[in-house]
Amino acid sequence: MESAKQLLNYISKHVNLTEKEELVLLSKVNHRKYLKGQYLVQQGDVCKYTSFVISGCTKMFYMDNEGQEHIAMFSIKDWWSSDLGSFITQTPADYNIQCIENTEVFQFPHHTQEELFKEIPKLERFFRIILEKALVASQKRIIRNFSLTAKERYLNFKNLYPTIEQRVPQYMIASYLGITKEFLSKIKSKLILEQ
Amino acid sequence: MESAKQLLNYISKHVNLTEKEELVLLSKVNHRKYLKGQYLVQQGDVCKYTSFVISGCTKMFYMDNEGQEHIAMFSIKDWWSSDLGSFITQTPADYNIQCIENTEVFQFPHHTQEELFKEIPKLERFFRIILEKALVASQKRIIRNFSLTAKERYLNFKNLYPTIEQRVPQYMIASYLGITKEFLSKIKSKLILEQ
DNA sequence: ATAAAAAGTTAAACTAGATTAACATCATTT
DNA sequence: AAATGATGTTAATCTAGTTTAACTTTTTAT
Repeated sequence: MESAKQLLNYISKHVNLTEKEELVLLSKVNHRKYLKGQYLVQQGDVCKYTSFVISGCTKMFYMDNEGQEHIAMFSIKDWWSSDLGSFITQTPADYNIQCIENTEVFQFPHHTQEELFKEIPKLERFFRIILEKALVASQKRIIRNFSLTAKERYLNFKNLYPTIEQRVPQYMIASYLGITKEFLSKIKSKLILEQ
Repeated sequence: MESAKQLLNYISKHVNLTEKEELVLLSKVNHRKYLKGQYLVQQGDVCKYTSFVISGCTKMFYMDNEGQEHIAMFSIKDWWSSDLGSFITQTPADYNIQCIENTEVFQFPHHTQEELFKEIPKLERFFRIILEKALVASQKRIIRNFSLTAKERYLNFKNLYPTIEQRVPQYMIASYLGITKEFLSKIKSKLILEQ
């Protein structure tokens, strides 16, 4: 599928745009390709775009004072990728977003957002719905992190995002789960013995 | 301040409603008072309202299979309180929301939400903004839980919500922080020695 | 005012997960 | 094909936080 179609198809699952509106929308977003290793956002920069992923994979991570990477999320096809806090307030980002594969995105620029919502009020609704879903997912993750053990979180992750484990190195999955790569390795070898 | 004024004042910080719109809004929300101990939502019920807290305090918590309470958030004056996942999808709630003080709220019913957005499109924007803020806060909390020790999380909590510690029992704060009350007690006694 | 219940503290023994370090495997470049 | 760097594994030791249990303090109800 052509990438613009993919974006419009995703949006059409939540709101119905006219053809005219679709054209306006496409005129206001940027289509862009990144190579593996490139950054969409760097910690300290202002996040100017919210990116919709067409293909590829990104990781959003926080680098703490000890230089340790903490992965907050992965984004693949039909997901969003941005440091929302920075995007909303246009202040320096807490997170980095880096491509872990060659990645194709559509970017919604902050400076055209108001215009966009004025011209297509339905998009206000669209983003409300997207945000609701993201918030629900985020709150569920907080609870999981508290009430599940590392092993349970790993199994839950595999269940929730079955395609990601195959394409992302284990040490990044460990970081996402909040454990060390050594401990994830231990969990996996125990799981194999158990079967 | 009269409670309706308090709600309108809060909304006016994000969008400007006309007097007419304010009246429509008030005609579509329920004003309600709960006693300490009462539930706004019980795990398994469908969450029919999003509640805006005028006064008092609620806790939202998840009860796990071992019967342990995990507090996801506290809500006080000018905050929201609901199981969003359940509210949005109108499916059984994962969480309980219980008043830990006598609590006064305005409730936005799910079944009038569509009507409300149709009559006052600005509210669509209002809820988008609220959701953005909530999502940012939620994502920051995930990272804090991974990258900070229990002691650091406690200090951060005191800093972020200075009024809550005084009115909420320690064991609930421990639950919010994801630690036992015994360990929080230890952290506090160490902090006193350190000064 | 007193009893009962709820909340908070302390300390000893324990465990999930971290750290360190040495080694093994896989992928990429030359 | 060899060499280099990135990724993954195993095992020993260590630590942040849990569990259990006995005790103290505060709050609530009678």
